[in-house]
Amino acid sequence: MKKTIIEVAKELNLSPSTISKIVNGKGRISKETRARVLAYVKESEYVAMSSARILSSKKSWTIGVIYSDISLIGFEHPHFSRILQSFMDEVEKEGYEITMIVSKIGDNEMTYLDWCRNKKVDGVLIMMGNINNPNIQQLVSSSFPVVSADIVMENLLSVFSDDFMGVKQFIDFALDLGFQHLGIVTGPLIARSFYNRLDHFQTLMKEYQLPYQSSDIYVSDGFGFGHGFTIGKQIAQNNNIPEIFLVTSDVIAFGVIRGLQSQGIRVPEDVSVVGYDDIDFAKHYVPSLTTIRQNTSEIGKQAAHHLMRLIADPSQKKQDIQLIPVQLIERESTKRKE
Amino acid sequence: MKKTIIEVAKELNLSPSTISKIVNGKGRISKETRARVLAYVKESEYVAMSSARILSSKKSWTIGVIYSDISLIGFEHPHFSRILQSFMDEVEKEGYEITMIVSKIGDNEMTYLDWCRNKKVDGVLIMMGNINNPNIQQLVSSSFPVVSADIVMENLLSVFSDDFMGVKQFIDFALDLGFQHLGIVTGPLIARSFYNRLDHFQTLMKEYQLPYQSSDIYVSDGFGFGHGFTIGKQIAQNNNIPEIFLVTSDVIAFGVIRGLQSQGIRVPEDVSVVGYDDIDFAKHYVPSLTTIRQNTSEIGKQAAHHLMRLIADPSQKKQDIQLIPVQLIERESTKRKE
DNA sequence: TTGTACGCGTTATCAT
DNA sequence: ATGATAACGCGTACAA
Repeated sequence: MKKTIIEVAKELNLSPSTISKIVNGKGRISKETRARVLAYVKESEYVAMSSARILSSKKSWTIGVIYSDISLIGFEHPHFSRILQSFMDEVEKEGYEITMIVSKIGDNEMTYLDWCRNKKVDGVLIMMGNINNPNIQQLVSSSFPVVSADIVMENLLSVFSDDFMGVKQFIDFALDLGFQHLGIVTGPLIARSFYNRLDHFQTLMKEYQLPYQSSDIYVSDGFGFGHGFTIGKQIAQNNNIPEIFLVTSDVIAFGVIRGLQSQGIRVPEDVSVVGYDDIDFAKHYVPSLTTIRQNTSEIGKQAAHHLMRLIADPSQKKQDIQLIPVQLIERESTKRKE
Repeated sequence: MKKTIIEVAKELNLSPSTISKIVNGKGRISKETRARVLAYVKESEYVAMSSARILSSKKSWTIGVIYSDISLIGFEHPHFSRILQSFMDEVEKEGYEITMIVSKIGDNEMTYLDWCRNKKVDGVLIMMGNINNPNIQQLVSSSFPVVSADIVMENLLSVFSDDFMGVKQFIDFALDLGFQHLGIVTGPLIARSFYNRLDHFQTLMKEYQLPYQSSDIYVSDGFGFGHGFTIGKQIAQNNNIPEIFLVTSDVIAFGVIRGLQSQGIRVPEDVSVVGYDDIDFAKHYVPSLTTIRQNTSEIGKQAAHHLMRLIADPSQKKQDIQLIPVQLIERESTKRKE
């Protein structure tokens, strides 16, 4: 059955500590014994039992992931699930595993920080987080290694798309198509990405000296297709509709398009629409969606490397933002002004 | 900082074992001490450290999930990610957490079974699995509690959609629309669901005494839109195209539709198409997709309950298949024969 | 270079 | 009803 380090030691006529040192690459051991032990370990497939290892050492080789702090969509959100996949692939290469952080163990509600201590995880990835959640604040301001693929906070290392670049690409693209009247639809502002993109839009519009008014800006109160649909219908009531919209999420954009169409407004003939994300369906939609592509796999990869670096040296913990370039993909939902 | 059970005991003038018993609800303890301890534990937020607990006891309150044994799509597949979400919600209620099973720890490749022993997980959910993988076989034939939301094997408890019912609903629906010439497009047969649906199709067609030929059956060699697209173009070359198709996955169905359209074949005017899954986009596609809806949340929930039952009494382990009803949702991709 | 002995925090067994 | 003590399996000073 499963061997313990003691049995392995016995069979090799060595002491457990020698085995331990060799397996973990510590201490000074003679070339021969090292080779002998390594060979035996390999063929007998010995692996130290996880809980015992964690209990007696500092490292757990486990990374906690906070996934549903802000919304309940969980694994079903394509943007985040892709980041997670890439993050996982990357940390696995170094021997880490991931566990989903929950806020209760059995009947005991506990804070994220307590959970981390309890599990002795080596670090945490905040996939989505509510910056107003005290549990998040407590975790981030602790000395625990944490990176985020979403939120920005003091003392937190964040990796996400260069949204300023994205919005700028949108504006340049719109101008290039010959439009002057630009609008934006964004999601719930509690999400950093939505808030930021709107913010950058306003900043850049001023910078470009392009006039815009409050009726060019829409904020949906949800992440889904249906919320976009509602906004689409709402836009149709406007008697001075922008010529082109940036919708800061593909899924919402799909809804907006259908909402507009339901009121007899054609896309792209009457209004052009640019999405954000480039999820799989963007290119299969009708009309296919011009969109700002996020490099999700790069985000996951960078987050992984930053976190592992932080785990190696937690004293490096400080606020930092790593921006990943985005790219505008032109498709059918936008059309040159005639 | 974080308290140990010894400190808690000291502060209450009790012994660690007494605290342990109370926290875990075992042994005979007087009403008063129990209440006193419980109160203290609550306010001091004491929670037993995970690794120590696992080391010294049998249970780990952890469930392992095998997610990417068969394909690399991982979290990005909507069908499975929704099952996982519902599974997770359900086991969490009972105090379990989930971890993703990987096949290596550090540099050591290990079998699923070894991993489970190493982590002492209480049970395993096989989300997708290759029945020909020796590692899967080893795990399933062990005495370990395992359930699957996908594959069927000897000695394994499986929970998934009633595909026979689904295919039958398709055929009845097709006949009801006035069609006689039915076809099917399925995915890689290595996946149980695709294999089964094709199998049921053939069985039922014979039972209904409906003629069909090999050119009415298509097998794509991938799970994606692109693979469906290829099949769609291929179908168009056929000089005796079925009037209606069952495509055993929505994503592939989307591709098939576009593939057909690319060759000038209209859906549903020339050919009707029925999908399988009812993923979010089915209703937003153009044309919106008639499809067999799978009850993913019920699958996850049932799998969770079965697994927890098995964990409570592993001797119950034996082959069993729990089928979850499906439902045909009619939309625009199908049309009555004129 | 290798081995001894102890500690990690908890649960379980057996006394009391 | 409660407590003392021995595992659980491993890592690590420290001794040899």
